[in-house]
Order: sequence, then structure tokens, then C-alpha cells
Amino acid sequence: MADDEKGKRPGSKRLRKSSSAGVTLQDVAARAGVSTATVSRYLAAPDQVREERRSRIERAIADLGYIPHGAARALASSRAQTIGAIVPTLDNAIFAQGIQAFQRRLQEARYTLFVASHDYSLAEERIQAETLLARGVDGMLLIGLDHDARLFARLDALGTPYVNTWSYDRHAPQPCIGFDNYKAALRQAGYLLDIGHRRFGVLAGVVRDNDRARDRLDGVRAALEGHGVALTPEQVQECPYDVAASRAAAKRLLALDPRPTAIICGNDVIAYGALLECQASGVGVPDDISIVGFDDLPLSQHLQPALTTIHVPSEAMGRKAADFLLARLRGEDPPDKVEMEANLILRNSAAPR
Amino acid sequence: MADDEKGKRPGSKRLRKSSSAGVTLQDVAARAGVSTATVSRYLAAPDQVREERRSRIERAIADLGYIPHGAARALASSRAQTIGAIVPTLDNAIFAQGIQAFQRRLQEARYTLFVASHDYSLAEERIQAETLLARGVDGMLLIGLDHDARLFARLDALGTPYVNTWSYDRHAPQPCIGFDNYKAALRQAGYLLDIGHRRFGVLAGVVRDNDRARDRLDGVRAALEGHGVALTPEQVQECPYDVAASRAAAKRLLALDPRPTAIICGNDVIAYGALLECQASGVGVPDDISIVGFDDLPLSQHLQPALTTIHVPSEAMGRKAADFLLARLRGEDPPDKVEMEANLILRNSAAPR
DNA sequence: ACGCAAAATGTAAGCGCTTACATTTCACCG
DNA sequence: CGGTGAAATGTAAGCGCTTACATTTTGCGT
Repeated sequence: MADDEKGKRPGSKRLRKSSSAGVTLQDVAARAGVSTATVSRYLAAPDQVREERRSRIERAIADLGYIPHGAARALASSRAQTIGAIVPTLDNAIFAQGIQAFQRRLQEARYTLFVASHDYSLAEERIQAETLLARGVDGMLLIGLDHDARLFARLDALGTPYVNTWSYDRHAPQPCIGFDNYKAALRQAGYLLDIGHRRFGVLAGVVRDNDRARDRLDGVRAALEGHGVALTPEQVQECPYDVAASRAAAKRLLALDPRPTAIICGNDVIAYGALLECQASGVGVPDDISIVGFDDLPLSQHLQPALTTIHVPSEAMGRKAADFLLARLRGEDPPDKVEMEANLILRNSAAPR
Repeated sequence: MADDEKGKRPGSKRLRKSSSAGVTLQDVAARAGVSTATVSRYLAAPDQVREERRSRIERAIADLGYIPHGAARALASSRAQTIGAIVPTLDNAIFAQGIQAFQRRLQEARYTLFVASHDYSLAEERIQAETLLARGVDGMLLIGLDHDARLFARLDALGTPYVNTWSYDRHAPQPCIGFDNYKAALRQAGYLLDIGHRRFGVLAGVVRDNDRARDRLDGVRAALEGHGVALTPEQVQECPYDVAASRAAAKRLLALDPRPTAIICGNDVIAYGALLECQASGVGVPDDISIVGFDDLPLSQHLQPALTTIHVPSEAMGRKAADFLLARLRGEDPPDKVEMEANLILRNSAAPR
């Protein structure tokens, strides 16, 4: 830039971004003929200001089109009115649902939500979390219990409330509001055992960095072992959240000899893949083979056959997680271990052996 | 870890939130023996600082566990490194996908994303937008072209870059990066006409406040009219994004006499409903009736029959929208009308009459 | 060695708001 | 009516950082 000349420019140093922007609280105060403190108080607690000034302030705000400056507010009050949520992926109806419910609740309490995702990488999650923390979030939502320990250390050090959801473990050192994936999987597999199945195929989600997937698989294993049923490695396929992948994995299961009479899936999308693969290869469901899912996506009940699955209370979890954080933020001390139910929904993709 | 140096700070009145939090840039500067300006510069452009101090600063930051204070930063620089996105709903794989791609891109550029949703209410959208603006977002992503005019006025007044996506209209007064829903619907219906269909049923999305749904319906109508095919009111059912609702609507369509030979759906989820309803009532697809969708959700290709549908480039749109905003933020002036293709994917839920 | 422009630093003034503390006003009471 | 405590308001000091401008260093040419 050409400057450095002798021409000394007087006047304001920084110039405003725009005339219509930059209406500050000070402008409002001036126009209303009160002090900035009064306007600030009006904003925080209107009835702390006497009627006469209140209306003057209201007018001034309206006339000027004043909007409080969030960052300034956050800086001065060290409260950002902001919550962060980090999910493995948004690209998955079930989390999206939970987040949506979470957000609605926050909104009612005038909090705004930051969302980040990490594609199932805890390392990435930690980075995202640091970013959010730097942005000054007042609270944080995490999915599951598997997280970088340093993340918790940081959260604790900052005194930032947080909550894990989608999982529940009475002994978890952190607050968690969710359901017991292990127990649910126990039910899921238990049901198949109850109706007589003994030869299984398991299509588990990717277990790495994912306690939900791991607990579900452990639950299935435990249930089967309880009935003396062991699982060979080929009977357990780990596959990503993706219909194409689960179809391929299901295909391998169907090729087993003897063929399993039931397939236990780590989530509904995987179950869709299994179902479709069976249909494609002329294996009748549930006549030839039973399939159970986990999640209860909206579509599952409409499928042909309707999918027997575990219902995950995603919206309720989102809502409760928000309530928990909001309560903590109000200085309350709500119960930090909340177990929710994930029930088996009997439909007709599974039938007695 | 080393304890406090000497109490350098002028007798501060307010006390810190926590000892381990509140490490400020000033602390870093003191520890590194440089001025705050240098540290700040180091943060912004490391190679503007001579090696010797740079390493001292790095050490200080590491020792202290310093994290910049986002709000302070935003206030001082009037840049929040933050982008807002407002979607109708997250509870929909297709938007979630686009947002996910959008976010990934922003992340690479060290921007953080605020997400809000409004459940298909433009009034609510405006409120959300104001909130985001108050939070100081540097840019904003909007879905579609239908928005409250005051929202654009505000955005323009603030000089905040924004972009509409998911829609494309050469004549739109605002930047848009998306595809032409009308044109795509023309193709969608045109294909059915080409393969001989003349009696249609239409399952449109809810048109109110939603230019995408409206354009799609208009496109369908135009295509049919072009072939002299008129649509009676009963042949057009408007239904929400929901399998149960679309099944009910499809049922009404199937009860028509004469029955349509093809059903044109406003999106894939609605098409799923139509497909399932047909299967439930023993109507063969595509033998008895053809069905085409719109969106191309990941599942669609796996369905039995695989869904013929319009592929919506959600990820590409998300990415390009991010690139656009980022470019604007760098002060560039990228093309603000980008048309992307939404092609018809031929699969087998539709067959010649 | 000296002189100079360029590069690196330092200084300090805010950014727009909240809030502790001081001051004024108000409603009531004796 | 003055006195009093509570309520309403004003004053002004920051919150942690960026950045314009001033000052010091550095690198080099001569």
C-alpha cells in the first residue's frame, strides 16, 4: 500500500466495517440518553430497569437496529452462550436425529450449537474439541465413552461441563446419558437364542475407537456364550457403516457352510445390507434366515420384511443431554449418570428357527 | 510444571475462572520474554518472527498450555473464523451429507461451523440467522432460494458473504451454487414420458417455503404439459419428508381409477414410501407401475428394485459452497452463480409402459 | 566503519460489552 | 419533612487480543 508520505491522516484510526453494522451498545445508550450499563442491564434483565427508560431503550434499539456483539459479550462476561457437539459423523441419520433434538433444546435456552465431526478418529476428535474450546464453548456433547484422555483432562481443567451420550456405564468416570449397548446387544442376541437359533453370523460395526460397536459385539458374544454357542472368526464380520460394505460382508456370511440361521447386525444400515443381500441371492427372510438390526431408523419399520431391531432413543438422549448441560450451566448438579432404555422391537425379519 | 513467575499482572480485581484455564497471551509473552505483539504475530504468521524468539515462544506456549481466546480474538480483529449454516433439517441424510462436506472444507481452512436448523420455517430461519450473525459469523450458508428478504438485507448491510445452495437460478439476485431443480424434474418426468407413460401420479414434497419442492413440481408439470398430459388435483399429492406419510399418499394414488402407470416422487424418501406401499399392496414395480425418485440417497441403488432417481451432488455442492465463501473471505470475487448437474440415474424401478 | 532501508519488535490504544462499586433517586416512615 | 434503606443508575476498569505506529535491530553496500 502506498502510504509513508508526509500527508498525515488525522481522524479515526480504524474504520468501521460498515455504517449499518457496528451499531454498538454505546450508540444505543447515547440515543436513549442513558448509560451503557443501563442498556446492558436492560438486555440482561429488562425489569431491572424502570419503565420510562426501558421504553426509551427499546425504541433506540429498534431505531438503530442494534444487535449485541457476541464476541464482546463473551469476552466481557466469559460466557459464550454456546455449546459444542462432536459427533463421529453427521452423515448418519441416527446422530443427526439426536443432534437435532439436542439443538432444539439448546435453542430454547438461547444457546447456539457448534457442530463438528471427526469421521471416527479420536485423534481428530481431540483437535476438533480444542478448536471448540478455543471458541469458548460453555459446554460440550460427546458421543460414546471412547475419547482421548487428554480431552477430559482439558475439559476438567477448564471447568467446562460436558456429557457423553449414546453410551451408559455406571462406572464411567465421566457423566453419561445413554443406554447400555452391551445390555441391549444381550437382548438382541438373546431373542434369537430364545426363538431357537444356534448358528449365527455377526455383522459388527467397526470396533476401533468405538465403544458402542465394541460393547454391542461383546454383548452378542456374551449372550451366545451363555448358551454355549461359540463364534468362529469367519462368523464375525466387521464392517463400516455402509450398505455396499455390509452387503459384501453379508455375502461372505451366506457362503458359510453350514449357513447361519440368523444374522445379528451392529446397526440398521448394516442390517439393510444384509436384508438386501439375502433378497438378491434368493435367501428368504425370515424363512431361511433371521436378521436383527440395531438403531431403529425411521425406515426400518416400513421395510419388507419390517426389521426387528433395537430401538435407540436418539431424540430423548439429545434432549436429556441438553437438559443436563443446561442445568450444569445454571450451577445445578443434576445426576450425571442416566440410563435410558434401548428396547428390542419385534417385527418380522426374525422368526423362530 | 513451573509455578507462577512473579505476580506481574496489575492487581486484577476479578478472579480467574480457574488456574489452569486463563493462560493468556500476556502470560506467554512474559514467559518468553517478548512483547504481546510479538506473540500475537507469531500466532498469525510464525515466520515474521525471528527464529530465536520463535522457539522461546513455542516453548512458552507448550509449557503453559496456552490456547488463544476465540472471543477476544474475534473482538479485536473483527474476524471470528466462523461460518454459519442454516439447513431446513439435519434429520435428513442428504443435507447432512452436504453439510459434512462443507464442514470438512471449512475445517481445512481453520474455520469452525455453526449449524442451525429451522424445520422448514422461514420465519424461524430468520431468527436463527440473526443469532448466528450476533455470534459474529464471517459467512453464511443457506439452503435454497426461498428466504426472508430482510435476511438478505441484513447480510448485505453487514457485508457478510453468503451463498445459497441446493438451487440454481441464473437470475437469482443472490449467489447460488447448486443445480436447477426445475430442469432436473423436467428430465425426471421426461424420461417417463419417453418410455411411454401417460398416466401419472405425483408425490411432491411440501411446497410452502420451499423453492426446491416447488421447482420440482413445476418442472414435472411443465414436462407433462409439453406432452399434452394434464394432472388432476388427485393425481398430485403433497407430502412431508417421511415414509409413513408418503405411503399413505401413495396409497391414495394407487386407488385412483384409472391407476397411474408411473409415480414421480419429490425425493427418495417419498419414493421409498411409494415403493413399499406398492410392495405391500402387491403392485409390481416396475411391471405394474414405475417409480422415480429424486436425491439418490446411498440406499437407493441397493433397493430391490434399485431406484431410478435424480442424483443430487450434495457433497460437491457443500464443497463448492465452502470454497466460494472462503474465497470471498480472502477478498476474492469468485463466480457467484455456479450450476451443477443433477443427472438422472437409470436403475430399475421404472420401465417402459 | 558508517549509513540506510528493511525487518523485527515494542508500545499502547482500542474492539464492544459486563459488572463491581459509587452515586443518585425513590418510596416510605416517623 | 428530613431520614433511611432499597432500588435504579452511572462510572469506569477491565475481558484477551490485534494492530497502527514508533522504535530498535539487522543486513548490506560502499
